[in-house]
Amino acid sequence: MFESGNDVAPNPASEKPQFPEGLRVLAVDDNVVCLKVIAALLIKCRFVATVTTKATEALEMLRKNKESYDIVITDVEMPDMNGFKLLEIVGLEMDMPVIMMSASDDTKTVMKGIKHGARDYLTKPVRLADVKTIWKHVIKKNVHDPLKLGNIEEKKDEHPEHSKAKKQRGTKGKEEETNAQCDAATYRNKKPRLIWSKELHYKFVDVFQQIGREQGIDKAVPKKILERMNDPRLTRENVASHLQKFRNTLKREGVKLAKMNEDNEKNNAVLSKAIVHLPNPTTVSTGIPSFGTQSQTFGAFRANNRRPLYYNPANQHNILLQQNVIPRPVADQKCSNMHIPAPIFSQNSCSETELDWMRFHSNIPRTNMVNNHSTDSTSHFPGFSTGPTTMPNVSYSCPPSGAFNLAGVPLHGSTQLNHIPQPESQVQSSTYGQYEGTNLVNFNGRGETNGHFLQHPFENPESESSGVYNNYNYPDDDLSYIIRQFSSNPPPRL
DNA sequence: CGAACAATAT
DNA sequence: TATATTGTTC
Repeated sequence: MFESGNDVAPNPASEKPQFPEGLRVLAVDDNVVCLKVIAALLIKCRFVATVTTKATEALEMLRKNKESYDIVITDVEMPDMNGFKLLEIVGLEMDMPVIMMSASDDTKTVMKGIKHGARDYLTKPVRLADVKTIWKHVIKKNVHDPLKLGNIEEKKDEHPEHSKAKKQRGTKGKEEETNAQCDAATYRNKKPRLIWSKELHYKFVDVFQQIGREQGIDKAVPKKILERMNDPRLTRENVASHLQKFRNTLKREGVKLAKMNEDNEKNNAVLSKAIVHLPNPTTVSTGIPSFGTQSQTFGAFRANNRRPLYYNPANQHNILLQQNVIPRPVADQKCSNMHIPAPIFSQNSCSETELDWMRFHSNIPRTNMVNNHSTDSTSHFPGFSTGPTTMPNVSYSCPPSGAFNLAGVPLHGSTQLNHIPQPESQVQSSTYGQYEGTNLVNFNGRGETNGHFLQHPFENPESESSGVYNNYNYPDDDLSYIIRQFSSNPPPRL
């Protein structure tokens, strides 16, 4: 019948339901389908259902003639009014049994509802079994008032329309039941909401980048992505929704990247001034560039053996700790944040400068990295010493003209980043690539351009190293004043 | 019309 | 918040 199993199963021996009839219920929900189902369920219980889709209207009705209702069931997420406010007014101010309805039944929400005067809660979709129990709240309320208790049974006759509905059981009533049953069934059989596991997200990112490379970033649209992902779990809507969020994330990160690099310029300027006073030969530590605490975010890069090495002026300690761990896609692990992809670059449009920049982004095939670094702490990786955690990080990583941002879109206009020419006197090509005319750093300090690069120690997932590669050679204190500059410049957060 | 996209709902 | 749904535009 209405519900499967013991939900309905009316006792054939007794015509009467096992609860009082004629309970006058005001049901409030802006979702008409939901409301329809609820109304049908209420009628099924031989209650008198009054429904409205507006919380304000419900309140008006209650204020006008509160005595017309025994109980109120209301959604707590009504658009025209704070649902909890309605609970409060009805449950606390009016001292009326009010039951909250919500799609979520987490303890926090329920407790909030109870605090706001709810006697009980119904989780959507509401089922007959749930509705059958609501009369108890009226009994509880009137437990010291037997007169009112007795009234419940009588009330049904005061509502001829209800009796009418009852009489039509065989015809229209049946129809309504069927519809309601149908709706309820649809509601319950709804596909469970998709969770974008890491595995799924990586797949998405791969396809996104693939299409981006082949056809351009704006050709990566839901339908194409869906087709290429070829995953039965997904619908176009799923992909569209995820893509929307993904693009937003890229956009946000893009802005941050630009802002961050602006900061870098300032920092570089500060440092280049400061360095004038430092003794020679001096090697200045640069940090491992990253987006602050978001380095986890770059898991997707690893899949491509490309790792962005953006400069991060602070939080180096955290970054280093995290970068020792190469995140890998884990099957069906929930994807808690929006991982962003490696820069997308076309094969044929990369200028030398772009390539330089990308090199800086450690665009190194993993196969080239293995055994490519020494565990000897004297082995320098210019520009990538970890240094002590309090060391200032000096960036040379401002992308040159024509650089791409994270979405593979060239950096233009206000996001365009310029080289910061270093003072001539600071150019020391014999020292591991610090001032080689530009603010770009070569991995091997020899102006490497042939495509083979040294590996950053942390780049190697197999590395056993705890990763203290300290190539600065003067005490922290010497730069403490610079540190202060950087500490007022926290890394961007998502 | 269907798809993409943005906005909004849950 | 993450995902779903809706509304508008293309």
